Amino acid sequence: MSKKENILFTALALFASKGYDSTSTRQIAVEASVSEGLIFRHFGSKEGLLNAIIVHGISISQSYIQPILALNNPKEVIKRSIQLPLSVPGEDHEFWKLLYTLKWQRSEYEEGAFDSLRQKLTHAFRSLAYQNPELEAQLIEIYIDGLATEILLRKGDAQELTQLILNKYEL
Amino acid sequence: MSKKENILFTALALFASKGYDSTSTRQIAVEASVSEGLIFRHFGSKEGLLNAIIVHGISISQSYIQPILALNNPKEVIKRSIQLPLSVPGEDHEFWKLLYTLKWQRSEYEEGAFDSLRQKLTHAFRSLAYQNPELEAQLIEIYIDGLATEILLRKGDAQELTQLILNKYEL
DNA sequence: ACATAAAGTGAGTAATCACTTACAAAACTA
DNA sequence: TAGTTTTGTAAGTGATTACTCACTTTATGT
Repeated sequence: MSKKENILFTALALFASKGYDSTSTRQIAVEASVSEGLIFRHFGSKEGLLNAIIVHGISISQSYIQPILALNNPKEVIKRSIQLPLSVPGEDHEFWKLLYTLKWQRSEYEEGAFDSLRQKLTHAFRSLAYQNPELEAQLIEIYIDGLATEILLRKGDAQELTQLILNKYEL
Repeated sequence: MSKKENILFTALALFASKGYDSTSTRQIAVEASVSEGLIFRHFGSKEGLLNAIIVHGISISQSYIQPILALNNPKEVIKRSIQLPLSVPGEDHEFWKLLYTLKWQRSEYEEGAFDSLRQKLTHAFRSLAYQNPELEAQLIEIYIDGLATEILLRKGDAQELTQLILNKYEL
């Protein structure tokens, strides 16, 4: 792992656990065993470092959103969407915790990561003749956020909860 | 309004909009038109100020949770719980935004405000002979969080969404 | 009226903040 | 191998941070 990557992952871990604002560039440098100056050489600013983390994380996320977009069976789309939080690998949890944190304090990071998925879900519900496909898709997003919260924050077992939701859609 | 209250509400507004960490005690003092020292006279520390805000907010929250706890009809309990986010007055929105933000970056503030409501909901679902009352109650909490997010963050119209959820329970 | 306490101020404090700069080592290119 | 770019560091910078302290003003109780 290059020093640049090292900075990126150390910063991600710190931002996710203590928050962006209360993590100092000094601390990142110490923890990553690099000089503080190197952070600014590679990323320009603390904000630039955050951006790099987001960009990297979003691109990783596409790897488990893309397969759902490729599905044809609408019921399968809904099922896989609800199962999404459970299917996110543990190594990506830090990133998602950071993203959910930022969502509440930085409007600019209001996740557009799910935009395409919502459209796909709307289509799925429409083809299943649901009365209000847009709202139904929005509801699935609420399930995803709720399950993600359960997993990332309360570290609970979201398996039963996922199953309960799937049952409501007879999936 | 006393200067003490003035500090409390200005701090709430700033914490909610910019976040706790990136709001300085200096800024609070200026905005509230008091000396910075007064903040520490009254609240001891910045953290103490945050605690005072939380305590005050939680006590206000009881005013709209308590009526639900007093209900007898289980269906009514569920209905009113789902309608909870819509029924929170606009003046309390700042506090709830702050609380949701803290939830993601300060584990100590993992809201116990809803503990009694969850118990009540579990009872309600049990008396309605649902197979898994605990999980069903947890799901209602997810709806509440989702609707609150819609209202507090996206400032969307949660009315339709609330109705959709109510329909799912035939309420 | 007078003593005690509570409320309030303004100018400090050391520490920490994000960031810069001058310079050296390493890597790459010819 | 010589020249250039990239990667890296150590020691700073001024600004800002939460918090303190010596002091004055206002309120309160008898």
